[in-house]
Amino acid sequence: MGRAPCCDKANVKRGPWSPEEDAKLKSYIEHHGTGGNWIALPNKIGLKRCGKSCRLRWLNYLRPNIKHGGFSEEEDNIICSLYVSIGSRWSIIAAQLPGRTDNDIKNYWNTKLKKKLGGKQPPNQVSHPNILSSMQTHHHLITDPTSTSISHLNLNACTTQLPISPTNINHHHDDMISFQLPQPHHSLFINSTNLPSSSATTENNTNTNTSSHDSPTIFQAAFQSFPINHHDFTHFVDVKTEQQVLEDAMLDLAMDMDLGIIMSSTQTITTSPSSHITSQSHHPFISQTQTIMPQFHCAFHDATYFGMQ
DNA sequence: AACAATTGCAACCGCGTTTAA
DNA sequence: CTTAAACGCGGTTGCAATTGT
Repeated sequence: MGRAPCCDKANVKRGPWSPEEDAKLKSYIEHHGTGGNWIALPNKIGLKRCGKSCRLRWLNYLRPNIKHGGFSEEEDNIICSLYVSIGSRWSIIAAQLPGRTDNDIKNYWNTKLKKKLGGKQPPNQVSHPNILSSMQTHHHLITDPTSTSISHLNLNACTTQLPISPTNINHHHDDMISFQLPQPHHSLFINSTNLPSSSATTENNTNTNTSSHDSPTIFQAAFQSFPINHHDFTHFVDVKTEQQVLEDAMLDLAMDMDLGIIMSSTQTITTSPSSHITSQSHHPFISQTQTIMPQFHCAFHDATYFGMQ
């Protein structure tokens, strides 16, 4: 037995809205509000429309400050980065773009951005719907309970300091060191675009000419080095703000899952051996400034949990 | 010019979640 | 606590406009 229909389909108008219908709906809501009941709204106004249809029309077209078309490059970047991070959570993505609706962004993605990105897939659909709640649960992130917006995440609990001692540091080159992480399943910030092209083994590689340190654009830097043979890549430590930590953790997680790269029990980190750990950090989508800190923070997540469950 | 294919987007559908009785 | 109604979201569809042959 299915759910009861929200309205009498035989007695409601469907299809495109007329200017008169728009005017009625807009005028009524501006003067009286929705009354918290969309289903009852059409009757009050005298519209032969389904309540859900009224809601959609208002949210997507009639409410104030709605923007249509003309997506900026910055908006492209935000959409792409969030899509790679959290998948098709259009309402969350729309919440980051004032004036944009989830429907608009969804259409824009499906018709424009997806093609430009060459068909890159979002995170594992099995896992990603719970990514935010999982991160909150397992890393004690505190969120504003009234908001699902990523920007409200409290990042303070998302960082930890790695105990680096002389015993687990290995010197490889004059300018490079590596060391082992002490705990299993801690994955790191892995920015594929940090990888020198010579160390990133690529398959079906058709475009590796662009320097990874160029100012990244979504179409130039993103996934440029993918797919990577995971036996042959080196993790570069990023030193970054806590805000960046979360953004990158989410993006890197998405990429790990997309690529099937699951963190093993130990990780090698390579960075430059100065008194301050510094590393160039180019996110696939988000350009970020260089940060230098006397000690670095490392956000971690349980890759096994996210990737395998 | 005619037709087919493709594109872009508004609107609908169905289902999971939330709310209120 | 239970359950039905309503909400909100993401996926899909339908169709007009545009482009290609």
